[in-house]
Amino acid sequence: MNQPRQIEKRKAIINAASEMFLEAGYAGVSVDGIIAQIGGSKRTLYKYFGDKDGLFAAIVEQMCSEIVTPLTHLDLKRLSLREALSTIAHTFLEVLLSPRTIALHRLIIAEALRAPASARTFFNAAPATSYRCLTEYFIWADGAGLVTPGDAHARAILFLDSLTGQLQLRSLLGHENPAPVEQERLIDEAIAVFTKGIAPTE
Amino acid sequence: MNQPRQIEKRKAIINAASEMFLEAGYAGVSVDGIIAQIGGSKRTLYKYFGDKDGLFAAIVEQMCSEIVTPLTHLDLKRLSLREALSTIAHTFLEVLLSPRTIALHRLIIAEALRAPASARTFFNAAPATSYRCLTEYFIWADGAGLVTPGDAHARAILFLDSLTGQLQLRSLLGHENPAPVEQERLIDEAIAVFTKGIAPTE
DNA sequence: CCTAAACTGTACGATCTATTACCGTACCTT
DNA sequence: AAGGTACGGTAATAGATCGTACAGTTTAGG
Repeated sequence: MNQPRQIEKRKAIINAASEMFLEAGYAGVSVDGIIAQIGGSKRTLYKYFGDKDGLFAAIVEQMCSEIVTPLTHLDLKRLSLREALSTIAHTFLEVLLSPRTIALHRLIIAEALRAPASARTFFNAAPATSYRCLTEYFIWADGAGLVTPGDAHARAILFLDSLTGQLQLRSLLGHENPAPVEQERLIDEAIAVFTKGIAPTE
Repeated sequence: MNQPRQIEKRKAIINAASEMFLEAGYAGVSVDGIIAQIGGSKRTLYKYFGDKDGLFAAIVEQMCSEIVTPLTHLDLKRLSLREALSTIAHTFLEVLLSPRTIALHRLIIAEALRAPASARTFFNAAPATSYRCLTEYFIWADGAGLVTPGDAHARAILFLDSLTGQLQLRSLLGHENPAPVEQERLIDEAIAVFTKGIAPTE
């Protein structure tokens, strides 16, 4: 078998098509356009992916598998609660507001009704993993006595969403990102409210 | 002039097209389809709206002007902080998770890059108004000594987003809404964290 | 009742799209 | 080196879409 050749071609198609879909949306990209970009024949594209929807699904799966990794390698247990929340806030905001993540987000939302399987893949890969990661930290912090007992999962959702909600929406709508100083003010206020709000009762 | 006739027709087009766009997205609706739905001639549609993009812009403007009203009629100043936050939480969640709002949200996000003017209209009408409304309350609560001084606007963003973020995303992705009891748990935890987090220092 | 404007219905042209077909060429295995 | 397989390039099929044109009909007002 000549797998390497096939794999290379497959990757080339996925890479090029990913960028195009992220930029122009599902309906804004034509199969002819993809082929014009990377050369080759439409026949092989259809051989690998069946049809345009199959290509879309493959691309979503590929991008979702790439997006998770940087979030699971945080070493938070040596930090104070304040420092840990600050680290989490900065790390997540950087990933979630990156142009690529925003574009993927927008693409998935746009096609959610037409491609529900991809929407589910995305949700399980990206936000659910983030919540889980932070939930684990809150559970640990609870055990370590850093916070007052409470619903760790709910707290993870609240903290993450409070930071990302508005900034993410603005990016999804194509607005300019706000000045970093404004982001910092939001992060500071969030950490202030949360550290006080879940502080252990003495 | 026979304005009533023109106005009626215009409204009929906007109403029918709104539903169709919300359901199927911009690319999923054809002008022929709209006309097939309501009868009449494409000619008049093009006379009123210029082209498909013009129709889209008119629809967004119309829906945005409708969506704001229910949020500005809350009388919060007689309530305790906890009760006020609970009222806000329930009111906003109901509006923001309604199928119509979600569909509009999804539509705007999907077309944000192609129709930035509509995206801006939407942002100013819906989320910005919500934030402003809640910001005013926090400013008042600060003046009334119910909370410790702080950035009212940031707090408004944090509180609202912490509640809506995950639930809204799940709806945008077409998932079933979670059980009401789960929503309540999230609201309860949010109110617990916030009331404690912004309580006045004694 | 009559005129002028607005509306309807259908048909049309041009363009774009997904998908399949054909055939010659490059490549890998044996 | 031979033969089968995957690839490239072009073209054809079939259908949908936007926007316009034209001829007939309804409506509003004097």
